[in-house]
Amino acid sequence: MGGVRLKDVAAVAGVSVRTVSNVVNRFPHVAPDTRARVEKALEELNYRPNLAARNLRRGRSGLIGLVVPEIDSPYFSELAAHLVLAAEERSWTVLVDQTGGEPARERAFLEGAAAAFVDGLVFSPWGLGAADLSRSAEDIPLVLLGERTGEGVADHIAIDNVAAAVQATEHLIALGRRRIAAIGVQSHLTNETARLRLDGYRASLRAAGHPRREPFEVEVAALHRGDGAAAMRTLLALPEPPDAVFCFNDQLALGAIRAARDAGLDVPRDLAVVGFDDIEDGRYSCPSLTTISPDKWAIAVRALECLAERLDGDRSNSARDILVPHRLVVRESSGHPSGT
Amino acid sequence: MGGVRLKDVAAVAGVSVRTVSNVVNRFPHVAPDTRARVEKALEELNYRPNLAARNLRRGRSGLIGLVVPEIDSPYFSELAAHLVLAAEERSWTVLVDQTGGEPARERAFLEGAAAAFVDGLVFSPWGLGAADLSRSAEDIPLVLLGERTGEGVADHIAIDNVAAAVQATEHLIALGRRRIAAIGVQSHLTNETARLRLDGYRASLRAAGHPRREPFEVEVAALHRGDGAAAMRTLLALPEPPDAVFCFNDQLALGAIRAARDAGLDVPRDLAVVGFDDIEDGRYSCPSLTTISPDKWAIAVRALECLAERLDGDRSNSARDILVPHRLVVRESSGHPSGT
DNA sequence: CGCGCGCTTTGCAACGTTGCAACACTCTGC
DNA sequence: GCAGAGTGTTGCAACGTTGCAAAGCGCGCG
Repeated sequence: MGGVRLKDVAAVAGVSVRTVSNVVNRFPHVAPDTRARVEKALEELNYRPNLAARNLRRGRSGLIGLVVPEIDSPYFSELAAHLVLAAEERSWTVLVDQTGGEPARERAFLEGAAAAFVDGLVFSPWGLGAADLSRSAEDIPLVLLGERTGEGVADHIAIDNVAAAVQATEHLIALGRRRIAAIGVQSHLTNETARLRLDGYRASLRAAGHPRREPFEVEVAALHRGDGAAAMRTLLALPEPPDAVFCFNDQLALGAIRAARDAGLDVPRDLAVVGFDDIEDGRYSCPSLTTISPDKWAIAVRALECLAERLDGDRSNSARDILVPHRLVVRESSGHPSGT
Repeated sequence: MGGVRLKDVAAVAGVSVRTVSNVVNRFPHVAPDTRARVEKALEELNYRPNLAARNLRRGRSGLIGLVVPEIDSPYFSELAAHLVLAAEERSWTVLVDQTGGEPARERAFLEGAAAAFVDGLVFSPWGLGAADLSRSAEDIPLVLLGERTGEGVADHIAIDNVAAAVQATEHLIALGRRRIAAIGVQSHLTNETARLRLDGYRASLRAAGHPRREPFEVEVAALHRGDGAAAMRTLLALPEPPDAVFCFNDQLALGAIRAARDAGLDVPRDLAVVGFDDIEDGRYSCPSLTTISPDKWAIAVRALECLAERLDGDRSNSARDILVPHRLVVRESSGHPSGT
């Protein structure tokens, strides 16, 4: 059934409802034989607590929300996997929603009914600005992921994007590449990820004395493989195409590599490629992908830590800004070509 | 806040609690000016219904659970994306759990607290057999995904795996390949996916008069790229290695391709590869991957249909067995090599 | 003019659980 | 033998919402 209530168990065990509740909740002061009798009845009737009632009473649901633009993007699905696992240790369950990065849907979720349901929210915004977020942050423990200058509206976890972009670009410079392009500019978004990575890219070129070439900074509509391929084709159509490209995520990079190879180029000989995110595909692609690897496990764990703190302690603490580590993972796409 | 109750809104609007509830629930018989006054108060106080209380009263949570072995496997994350989207149309929210395919954790979830929470469950079992499932199926609307001979314990959605495997193998045979291996056998699992695909593979070979070669049926521990690569290395170490391989999923295939190329082989010239699942990576990999493409959108939609029916109608209907379409998508990994 | 019908609003109770506080009982120490 | 501390168990109320049924109201029709 599923309609077994404490009352039913109590009747079978011959005790009060409250005692059954005590057993279920592991309240220490229960006589061993009473406990045994109740547990037998629980087992017999296959009792399961009604969480709606429990939540109503306790004011907690044990649910946390993960709100991401697209769950089928490898970066987000890997993050989700870590988060679900980490949540399990705190006996929390994860509820997933996708926004497609659309501000309207992001807002709908934050203010919507589902938000009232969860004890906390891990949110990776693309379209929403700090102003929108501040309203919701009052209602519910909120952790922001991704590269948004926090502004103190909520706890915020990210890697140092500028530093990572610098590392990626410097790696290409150190390899002797002179014409380094960037794929992944998204000037239309409020989302600052692309801007920060672009900043790092530009700073590195400037520091190395490379000229800045406008057409080398390629805008993309979205962050999928197809967009990376299209951007690459644009670059290859230039009179003087690049000999290296820094892509703002791995999917763009994989698409770019694909387009380069379709055009007859050898990666990395003719074109060195660096990505960002270290998704699993990049480890087995041909060539394997040099990339910036953010510590996703740390992101998940720290995010839950933040939520837990807000839930337990006072919420008035000023918002935290947490930086998690990242590292450059050098693989074939920027290394020495297998044939050279 | 978040602690705004109907009572508070009622006080501000100067009506009864029940009337506010009527407005919130779009009950038709509310006088226009009353409605306006209540709505103003709702807006002013930023009221949001307490879902725990609502669920307790209504007996529905609006939540459905998706239980998969690993959410970061592309196949499952793509499926999750579709499911979340499809669920939105029914104003359901999706709760995700990972089992790692371990029977204990699968059972824990089915019988655990979280299951009591959701209105229905979409479950992709690896380790659990029909016997285990039947107990839970009574409690809650349940849809099984994947290739399990249903046994009528619950609604079940899958593609015709044997037919698909036959199609994949016949494709390789038609290309003139003579030594066709299979990667992905998992004899230790209750899960029947691998067995069905193996059946199809064997049947095709037999029909074409090919001998069955034991060492060509390679067992894998898991279904990740690394396992595919390892399996491929085993095959390449044989005195007479295969000239084609049918992998039971795309990740295995991508790993296998990687290993083949590391060994100096050209795919598809020296080795034709067919995968299964049609994950996004395979469309942009080098070479792009020939694969069996199940209609994932149909799976998601039909799954929700089943749940909806069970929720509305009587649950005693005998379990349905739904077959969704699939098709063979031919790409480079089995086609004519770009250089040939 | 009065009756009845339909629209609008309301109070009460209940969903299943747990916090609180009180109770009954046993045991220890004087 | 009795106060006091501790152990084990209980009843009551409340969490915020909605179903039910009934009450209040105004209107049209006979």
